[in-house]
Amino acid sequence: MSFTVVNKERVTTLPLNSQQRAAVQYIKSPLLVVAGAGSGKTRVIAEKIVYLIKQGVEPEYIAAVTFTNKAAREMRDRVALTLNSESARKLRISTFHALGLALIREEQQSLGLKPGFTIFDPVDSTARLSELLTSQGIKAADNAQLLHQEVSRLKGELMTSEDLTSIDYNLPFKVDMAYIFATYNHTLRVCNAIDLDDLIYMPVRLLGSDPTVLERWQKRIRYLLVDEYQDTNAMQYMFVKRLIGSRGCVTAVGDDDQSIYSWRGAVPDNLVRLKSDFPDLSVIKLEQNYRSKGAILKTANLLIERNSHVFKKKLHSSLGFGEPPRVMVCKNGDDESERVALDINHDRFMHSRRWRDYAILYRGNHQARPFEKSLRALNIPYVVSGGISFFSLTEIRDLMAYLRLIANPADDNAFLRIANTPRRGLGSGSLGRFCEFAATRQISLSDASRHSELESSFSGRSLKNIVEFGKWLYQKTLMIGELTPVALAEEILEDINYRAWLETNVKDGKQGRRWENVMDLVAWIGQIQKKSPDSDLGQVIADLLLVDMLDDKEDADTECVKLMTLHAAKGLEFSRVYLVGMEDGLLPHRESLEGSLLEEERRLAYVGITRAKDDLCMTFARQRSRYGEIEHRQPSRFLEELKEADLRWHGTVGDPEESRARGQAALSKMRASLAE
DNA sequence: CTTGGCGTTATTTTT
DNA sequence: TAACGCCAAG
Repeated sequence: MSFTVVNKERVTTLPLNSQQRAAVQYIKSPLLVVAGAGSGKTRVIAEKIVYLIKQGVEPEYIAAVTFTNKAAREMRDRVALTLNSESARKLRISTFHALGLALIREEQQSLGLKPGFTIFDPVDSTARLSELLTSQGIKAADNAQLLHQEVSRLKGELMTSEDLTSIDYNLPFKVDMAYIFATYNHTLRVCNAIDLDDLIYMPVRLLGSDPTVLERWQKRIRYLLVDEYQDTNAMQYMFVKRLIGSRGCVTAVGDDDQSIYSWRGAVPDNLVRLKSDFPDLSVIKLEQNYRSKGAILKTANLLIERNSHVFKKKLHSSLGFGEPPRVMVCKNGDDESERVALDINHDRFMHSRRWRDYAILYRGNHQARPFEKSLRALNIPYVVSGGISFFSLTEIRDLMAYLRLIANPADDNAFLRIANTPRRGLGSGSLGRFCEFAATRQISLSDASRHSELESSFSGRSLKNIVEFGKWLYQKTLMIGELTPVALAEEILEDINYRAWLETNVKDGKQGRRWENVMDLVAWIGQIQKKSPDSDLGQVIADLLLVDMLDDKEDADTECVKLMTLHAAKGLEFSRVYLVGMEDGLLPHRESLEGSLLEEERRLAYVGITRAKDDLCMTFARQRSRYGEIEHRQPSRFLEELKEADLRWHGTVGDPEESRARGQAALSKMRASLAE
C-alpha cells in the first residue's frame, strides 16, 4: 500500500509505515488513533477512506468530521488525489457544524424550523442576550458577552433549562440562568433562527429523542472518522456516539498532547472515555514523525514527558538530527523583537530561503506588536493571522443582514440592524415604538411593517418610512424564486446605494477596502451557488456563515513571515520557528501556573516546538514593560525543564550588539549583491 | 450623529 | 502603556 503526499512543491509517494497501515486497515471495531504531531494523521484518515471504499463501503455512507474548514478541505484534497471525482464528491467530509446543519436541514420540520431559517452568529446572539439582560434590569454592556460564553458553554455540555436551576455560574453578576436560557432559546425560535451551538445541540437532542431520525442517520453514516478528537466537548462527543450507536464503525484520531482548548469546553478525557464507552476499542499510536529534525523532536519529547499521560508515546524522526534549537536571551522586549527580525533577515540571506519559511509564534496576540514594528523596520514582509473574522466586519454584516431578512422575514435581529442602514429616517425613537407595536401583537417586525393598524399608531414621516421599507422588503422577498442569490445581492446593493453610502459615511480611510470586502462576499455567494445550484437563498447564507473566507485568503501562500498565536499555529508547520516570550508569566501564562492548567500551557509550548521542521529558536526577555511598568522576568520553567535537551544558549549579556552587528553585516552583503 | 474625554482593562477563541 | 468602549455634550 502506498499513499501520496502533496507538498506545494513536490509530489512524492511514500510507503505507509506499519502503524499507519494498521490504522488504515483496522475496521472491525472502534479504533482510536493516537497521532503524534507530524505523524501523518491526515494521510491516514484519507487513506482509510479510500480503503473503506475498496472494501465495498459506498462513498456516500462514509463521513469524516473535523473542526475547521481548512482541515476538511485538506482532507478532501488528499482523498481526491486517489479517488475519482465522482466518488470523492459523494463523501461527507465536513466540519462538525456543517454536518449538524445538514441534519437540521433534513429534519427541519421535526425541529420546528421553517424554510429560510437563519443562523445567528455570536454577535447576533449576544445582542439578543443583551436585550434580555436589560429587561432584567442588569446593565448589559460587557456582561452580555460573558453571558453568551456561558450559554454557549452550557449548550456545549448539553444542558437544558431544567438542568440549570441549581448550578452556579462563573459570572460577575446574578441571573436566573434557567430563565435566561429558556427565554433566549425561545427568542431564537420566534425569529426562526438557531445559533452556532444549536448546529450540534439540536441534532444531538433529536437523535436522542427520535428513534426514526436516529435510524435514518445511522443508516446514512456507516463509517465515521473524527479528526482532532481531543478537542471535542461533551456535545460533540455525544453527537459522535449517537451516530455510531452500537455498531462500532468509528475511527477517532487525536493527540492528548495537543489538547489546548480545554478552556473552551474541550474535554481531552473524551479520548480516555472512548475506552470505557467502547470496550472493544483498539488503540494504535503513530509515533513516527515526518516533520521535524531529531534535535527538535528530542526537545519536544523531553518537555511533554513531564505531563501525566494515559497514552504514553515517544515521537521519533528519521530526518537527521539537525541543528540544536537555540535559546536567545534578550535584554527586553524591544531587543527580543529586533534580534528576531535581524536573525530572520540574516538567516534568509545566508541560506537563500523564502520569507514564508519563517513563523513567529507567541502566547498572546498583544505580543505581536513589537515584532511587527521590527519587521517593518527591516522591510520584511509579514502577515499577522488571527484577529477579526470576516463576519464581524460591519459591511459584511450589513449585507448579510439584508440577505438574511429577505430569506427569513422573521429575523428581527437582521431587521433592526438594517432598518436604518443606510439612513431611512428611522431613528431609535420610532424604531423603539415600532418594536413595541410588533411585540404587543406578537408579530415579527417585517409583518408589523405591513400591518393595517400601523396608521393609527404612527404618523407623518416615520409612518411613511416604515411603510416604504416594508414594501421594499416584501418586493425583494418575492424575488427569491426569480433571481439567483448573487443577482439578488447585487440588486440590494444597488437599491440601497451601498457603495455611495460607504463613501460618504465611512471616514476611516478604508472605504475602498470595505467595498472590496462586499464584492468578495458577493463573489463567495457566487461560488457557493455554483457548488450547489439547488440551494435557495437561505441555504446559501447558512453555508456562507460556516465558511471562513479569511482562511482562504491567508492560505494563498503569501510570501511572508507568519506571525500568530500558538493556538492558531496548531496543525501548521514551518521550516524555521521562533517561539518567543518563553517567560514565566507569559508561557506558562501567569493565570495558569499550576495543576492541569500548567499542563495545558506545557502542551501549548509543545505544539509550538513541534511546528518547526528544521530550526527552532526560543526567546525570552530579561525585562519587559507591562502596563507601563518595567518588570524583571524569569525564563520560562519550561526552559528549565529542558536542561537535558541539546539547546544552544545565545547572548546572556551584551550579546545584542554582536547579533545586531551580524545582522548589519548580512544586510550590507545583501545590498552589495543586489547592486550587482 | 458625531466627537472627545474619561475610565476600564489587559490569554488562548477552530464554528 | 495603550486601546477600546461608554457616555455626555455640541
